[in-house]
Amino acid sequence: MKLEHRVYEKLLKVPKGKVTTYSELAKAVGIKNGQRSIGQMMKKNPFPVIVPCHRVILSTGKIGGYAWGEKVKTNMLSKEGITIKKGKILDKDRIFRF
DNA sequence: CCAAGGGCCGTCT
DNA sequence: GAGACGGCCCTTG
Repeated sequence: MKLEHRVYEKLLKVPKGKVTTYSELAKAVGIKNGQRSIGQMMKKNPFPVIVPCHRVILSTGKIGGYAWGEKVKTNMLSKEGITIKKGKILDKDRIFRF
């Protein structure tokens, strides 16, 4: 319970127009290889609206999955100024680090 | 308490 | 650059 809340908080600190990776997020909350856990939390997250889950991408630069559909995620991101091509983000500098 | 899943990652062919 | 494996951590049933 604590962890997941921590994750959401971190996520909320990600500014619009930027994204973060599951790995970085995991590290930020203290778990080194808990990327999968993050995904699981996001999917089951109780606050899908107030939490910008769509700003989380794979460390490889791919968009990754999304509970409501990956296209929706992609759409939102591009709307926030992120350039996406073939399901991948082009500017990795847009990745926000804690 | 045990078992299984998941929006993943790094490494090797 | 693309596909295949194995592994790690949390949450939920």
